[in-house]
Amino acid sequence: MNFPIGELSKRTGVKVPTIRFYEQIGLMPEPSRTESNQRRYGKAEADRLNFIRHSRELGFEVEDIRALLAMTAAPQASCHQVDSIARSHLLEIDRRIASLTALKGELTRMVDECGHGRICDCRIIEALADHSHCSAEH
Amino acid sequence: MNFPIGELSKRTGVKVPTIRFYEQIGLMPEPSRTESNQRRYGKAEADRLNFIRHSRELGFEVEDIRALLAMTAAPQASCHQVDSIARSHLLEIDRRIASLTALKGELTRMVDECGHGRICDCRIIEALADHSHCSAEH
DNA sequence: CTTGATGCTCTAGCGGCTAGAGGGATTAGC
DNA sequence: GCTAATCCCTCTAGCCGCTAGAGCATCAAG
Repeated sequence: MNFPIGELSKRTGVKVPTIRFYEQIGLMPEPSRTESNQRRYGKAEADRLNFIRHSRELGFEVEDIRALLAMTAAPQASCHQVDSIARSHLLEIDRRIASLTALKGELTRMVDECGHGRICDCRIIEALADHSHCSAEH
Repeated sequence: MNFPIGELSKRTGVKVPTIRFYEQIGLMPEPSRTESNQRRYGKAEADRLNFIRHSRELGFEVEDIRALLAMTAAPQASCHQVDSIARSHLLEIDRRIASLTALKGELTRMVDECGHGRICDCRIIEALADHSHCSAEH
């Protein structure tokens, strides 16, 4: 219940330098220190760091996480804003999927048309050189 | 046929500072200069820059583009390597789409379960705090 | 001849870490 | 009690692919 940073790292799967980085940017609070200046953590910090890690894994940006953490500090407030952050993140993910899917279409077409001959005849190179060959916008 | 950097920017849709950046990292060659030290470009440079822009739009990394450009300089060589770069990029895109789709599933589930009440009851916050609620790995 | 757009170089910043230098502290085994 | 391995500390710099800004020179149009 009063462990060093390496132990916090093991419990959460977040690397030690990353924990210090989170402290630096204010995502994690400054912990208490031993007499010899080493950081000591408890369960609260492990919970908070797990929350951060999980949010990052789900693709939330640090600023979103900062906002989400601030909201957990006001548990009686409405979760409307939480919902709004999550929904806009979901929209962003949809956009990214759509964009990547379009790219995948173009690339697949390019690779399929490659005759595996000489570079001067290569359809991939040709397609890269000329956007007007593309079927969709990007 | 001998135009300044702003004109090259307009023709290709690549911003002026980005063109200079590409020159700095060696993607674009050092162009000729006027007596007053201004860059002058021709059609060859515009073609090359279009190739770069289009490749970037399709998500190729700078190092990939460097390799692709080197290959176009040897037009008699086999396009095997071109194909290989494009295919591995395609695999990378597949991986990203799969990962984003998994995230989307988690997030959708979280948002759907949110009762729009108080933060202390919010399923989104709860789900972010505890990875074990997740249905899939990420 | 002036004005405003464009050009130049150089440096620093973004996000989200990661790596390394150069130390001090702790711990396990003998 | 000593030694060696492993931790911990701070600080700085680097990654990618740009983007922004300072502070100045040059150019084209009216």
